[in-house]
Amino acid sequence: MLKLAILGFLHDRPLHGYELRRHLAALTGHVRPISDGTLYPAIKRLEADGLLVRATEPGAAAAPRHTLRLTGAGRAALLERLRTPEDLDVSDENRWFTVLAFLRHLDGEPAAQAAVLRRRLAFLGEPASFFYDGSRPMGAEEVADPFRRGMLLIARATTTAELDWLRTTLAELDRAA
Amino acid sequence: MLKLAILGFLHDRPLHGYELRRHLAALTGHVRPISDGTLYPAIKRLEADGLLVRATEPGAAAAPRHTLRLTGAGRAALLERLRTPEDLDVSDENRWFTVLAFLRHLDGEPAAQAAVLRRRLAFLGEPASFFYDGSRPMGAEEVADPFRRGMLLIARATTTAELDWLRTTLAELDRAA
DNA sequence: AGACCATACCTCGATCCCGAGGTATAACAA
DNA sequence: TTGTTATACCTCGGGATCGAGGTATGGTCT
Repeated sequence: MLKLAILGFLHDRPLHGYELRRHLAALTGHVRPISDGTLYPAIKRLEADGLLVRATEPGAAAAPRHTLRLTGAGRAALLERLRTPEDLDVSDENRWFTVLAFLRHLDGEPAAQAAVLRRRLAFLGEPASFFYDGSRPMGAEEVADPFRRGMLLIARATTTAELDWLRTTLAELDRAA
Repeated sequence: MLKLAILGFLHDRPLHGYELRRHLAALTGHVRPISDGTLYPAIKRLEADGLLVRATEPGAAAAPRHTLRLTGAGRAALLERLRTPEDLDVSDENRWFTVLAFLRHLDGEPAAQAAVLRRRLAFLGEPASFFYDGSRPMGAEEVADPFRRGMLLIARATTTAELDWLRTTLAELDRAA
């Protein structure tokens, strides 16, 4: 996830680590902050894999900066990841939102973007609940516990809104393709 | 998270590992499946910490079962965790839903349940977005990218539904307290 | 009788992540 | 002058997680 987000931000323009940190904090930090001890090793991994390069520059305000720039391989890895996200990227909302945040990078490929949205559509279309009566998913009305009923009500509202958005956006993408 | 879910399920009644696995699959498996390699070490950790005990029984259908039962310390740890969840448990939707799934275990303490819901209420009340203009959070209408706009629309629908549910449920809990 | 599947549990290496701590510089306030 | 804040980067140990693999048993189907 972090990998996807880093590549996604760097696709727009080169950044140094500290800027990247602030971008990540805005995107996911409200829900799940990312620590230094996570970010910097992740950058090193991406560098070791040849997906980005560093250029040291004198720091504007303090210590020297390491400006990070995507390589061709990095750009290719990002686009490939966006075209064929893992199942977990589609089902887990946190991960899915990260995919959405950067899906515009597939800008010349409306069909590829639509294919990704259709995977989410298929996932949301599966009958599912958090609670089951045997193998039958239970609806909010059947659950007496107010907290569990809340889970189901909130999930239903989210799914309704997302399906609505998915359908209108897919229609636009299909027109473009 | 896994720890909370295991303790929460065992609070209802003793289970063996395989049953636990199926309960967990129903609760979170649709979004994020849990592998054997995660579950069994987690059980061992809880056992080592004295939060649960195992009793080996001849297997009903196959290999011998290890029935898992909460200890007093395990029950206390569960309730304490529910009373004072970490910030991440409140902000991250996956974790928050796990808390909600077991919050009924604080059944004699409507004030404690209400206090937990109020923490979520405070979190949702903070002005936040995924995208910022300087330090000002941007609304869906200001974002041109359809995918990012979708994120904001979906998040808004979720927040609206959840605030609605939180307020009615808090009113009920306050009446009970 | 043999194949196959569901039940039931476990281990191991690789990877990832977090938190705590450390090292600097420069600006600004007390 | 001293303290604090913001910038900017890094390491290390501990812990959690995953995936792949392994070991059984018992029932069902052919």
